[in-house]
Amino acid sequence: MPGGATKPRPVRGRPRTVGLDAAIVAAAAELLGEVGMVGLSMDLLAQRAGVGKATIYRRWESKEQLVIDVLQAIVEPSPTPDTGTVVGDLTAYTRMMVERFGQGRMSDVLPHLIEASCYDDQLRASLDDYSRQRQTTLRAILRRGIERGELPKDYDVDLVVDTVLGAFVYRRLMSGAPLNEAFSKRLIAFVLP
Amino acid sequence: MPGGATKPRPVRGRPRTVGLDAAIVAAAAELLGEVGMVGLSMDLLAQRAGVGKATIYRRWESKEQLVIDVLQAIVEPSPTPDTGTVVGDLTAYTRMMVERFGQGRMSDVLPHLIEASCYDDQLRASLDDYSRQRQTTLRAILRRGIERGELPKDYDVDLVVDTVLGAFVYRRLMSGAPLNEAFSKRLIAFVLP
Amino acid sequence: MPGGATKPRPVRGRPRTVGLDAAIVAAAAELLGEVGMVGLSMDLLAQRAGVGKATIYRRWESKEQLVIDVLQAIVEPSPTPDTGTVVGDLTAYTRMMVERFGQGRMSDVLPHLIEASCYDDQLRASLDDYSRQRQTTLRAILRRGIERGELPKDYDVDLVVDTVLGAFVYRRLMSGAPLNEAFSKRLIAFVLP
Amino acid sequence: MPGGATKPRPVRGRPRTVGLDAAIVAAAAELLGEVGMVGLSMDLLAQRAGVGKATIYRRWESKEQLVIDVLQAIVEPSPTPDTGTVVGDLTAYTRMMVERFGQGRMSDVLPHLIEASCYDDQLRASLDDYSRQRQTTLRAILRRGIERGELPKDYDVDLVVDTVLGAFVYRRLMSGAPLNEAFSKRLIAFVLP
DNA sequence: GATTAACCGAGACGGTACGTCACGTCTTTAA
DNA sequence: TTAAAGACGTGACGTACCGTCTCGGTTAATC
Repeated sequence: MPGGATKPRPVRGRPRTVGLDAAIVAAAAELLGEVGMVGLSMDLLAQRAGVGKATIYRRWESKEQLVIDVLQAIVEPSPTPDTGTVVGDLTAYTRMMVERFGQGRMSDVLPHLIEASCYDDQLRASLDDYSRQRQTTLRAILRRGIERGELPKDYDVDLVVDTVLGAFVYRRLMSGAPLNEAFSKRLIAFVLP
Repeated sequence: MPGGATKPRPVRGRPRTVGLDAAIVAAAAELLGEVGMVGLSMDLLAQRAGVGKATIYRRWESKEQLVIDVLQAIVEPSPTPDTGTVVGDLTAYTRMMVERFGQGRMSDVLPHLIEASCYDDQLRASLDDYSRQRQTTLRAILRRGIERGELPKDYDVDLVVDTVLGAFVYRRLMSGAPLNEAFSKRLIAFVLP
Repeated sequence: MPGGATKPRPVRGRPRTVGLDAAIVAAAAELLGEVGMVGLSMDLLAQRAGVGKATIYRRWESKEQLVIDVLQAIVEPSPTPDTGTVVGDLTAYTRMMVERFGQGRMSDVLPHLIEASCYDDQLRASLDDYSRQRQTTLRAILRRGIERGELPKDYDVDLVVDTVLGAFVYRRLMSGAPLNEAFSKRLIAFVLP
Repeated sequence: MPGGATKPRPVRGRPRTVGLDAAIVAAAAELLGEVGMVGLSMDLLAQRAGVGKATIYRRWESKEQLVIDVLQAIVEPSPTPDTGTVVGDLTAYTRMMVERFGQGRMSDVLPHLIEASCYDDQLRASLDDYSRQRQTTLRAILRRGIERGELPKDYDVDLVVDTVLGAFVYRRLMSGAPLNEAFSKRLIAFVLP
């Protein structure tokens, strides 16, 4: 299933080969795992996908738009933890975040997209979209806490999402401070009333 | 005044022309304002500074290291606000942050450094340094609050710094959510006990 | 009227639209005048002729085969001059050659066909055909001279054709020497006994 | 020794590596022999010569200018035959021409240059130069004939050069007529008084 | 009248080559 | 040894054509 960034196709002429989007995205995902965002050149990608470069440029505005689709395709929808309490859920959630976000092959993807989105308004929008999508799990946990009465009715979910994810991002990308369980614990204690 | 990233110089032979570091940094600052981080190529910079490329590489490991020095040189040390209360100080501080960070010419510099620091350990360290330096104002405000008794003695300054700056960074770089006074107000209310 | 290069068509199914050959050749002629042999891409030609690319390839082996048909269609059969003497006829003939061959829009067509015919045997044959066709006027002049007794019975018409046309071609394509009336006069004097 | 097409170099900065022109030309000659003018891509040439593409573009305006230098470098100055008589010399000369020009690896080079020179004035001039250089042997034979008294003092050397070489070129490139000893014999007989 | 097969415009497709640009290093002359 | 200048190898970029293919739809001759 092609991402939202794919351009609309005209009605006339040969239709775009179905599944090619997916094949290209898959090849890109493979390469991202092997060589990272650096090293993911359009030539290499085209070759790996068994596709002409023009075919890629026909479907995506830029490499970055494509990579956003890769992210969408790759990230299995992390299951919302359900431990019965907000604290438990947040603990499980942050543990997962630390694992995923802390290191790994693709850790250079997001930084690259952030930088690229400075020069590309469409990409900016796509990245915003993606970011908001990735908030859903955390939002769900907090909203359930409100429903259960663990959190006050006027609990500022938006703000907590910004601060929790923000703290992670800030430490990971800027201050270089470690992301670990101890930090998560302090953070959880801090944002809960 | 050249930054700390400048390599040590040997003792023998012709001494390095004094002030060349500064001239190069100045030219880089100029170009950053004109063409942004994209468009700041080493060839262009060398030409603008009236300098050979080798001269730049002799003094900095990379373009990014140099740009960090540019940041150091450019950012006048924001004066710590002193309104008498933590709330007042934080309000003044966030207002300044919104102004500076929200938009502007150089808003693509930090994203670029973040991305580049994925592939360059030295740069990673430099950027961490820079980030921590930029925390000092906020830290001072909070510490003074503790001294004045406005904040509890065990107030987790580190964590608040991470969450406040993190929330700003996250909205600016990822979710694209607006940075404005309303948000600042909610954020301040949230992090104060 | 479509040239001899058009492929044979099968009997069954929808017959080829009559006049499409001519329309394509006309569009090609137009484009040759506007953008020359460079710039005459198949995509552009198809678009201009309001035709699918496949339709062109169905009728001609290559762009060059098509262009030969264009030449056939364009070049009105130069009337054989008849001044009463061989010298007069040759003078008229060479004057016409200088005008046509010397410069003009389409002066890049022949060189292109020559080069292309190095890699395409069919085109080679077509070009040979075309070249021999274009010899007829000169041959007629010389043969008439023999009939009238102005030229000896064993006059080597073939050779004179080769040398006269060869000299023109050589100067035009290789040495870059000028083609003018003075040269023609010397040439005529030289080849007549 | 680099060809006449090489651009002048500035005095300052690193001088161009000596012998690199020659190395590139040699690689090009090699490739021309292996893959012909088609197949001689700039990427391939750069790779074979162990050189960056930019280095080639720095020294030659186009692939064709370079190839002219290749021709200059390759064609060993054919020794002017000296049999004692003009007929003998011309016979030897035409035999050599038939051998060289008739077929062979590089037979697509000249046609390509001819076509390319339609769109490139500088190349046009270079090709003219080259063509005139290649006339010297034939001119020498004829001039010696005049000195020896075999040919009249007012013998039109220029014109004979044009017709002889022209006839060869015309048959080879346009009419496709065969180049052989019989034709040479007729041609020689024709141009001698 | 239904079927069939080639035609048609449009444009996607896998390739290949192009010429440019930036990188970081090297090599000259001069100070 | 530093400096300005600029050549060097490398490798990615995005574009342009090529000749083929695949759609939906059309048009005649055949069944």
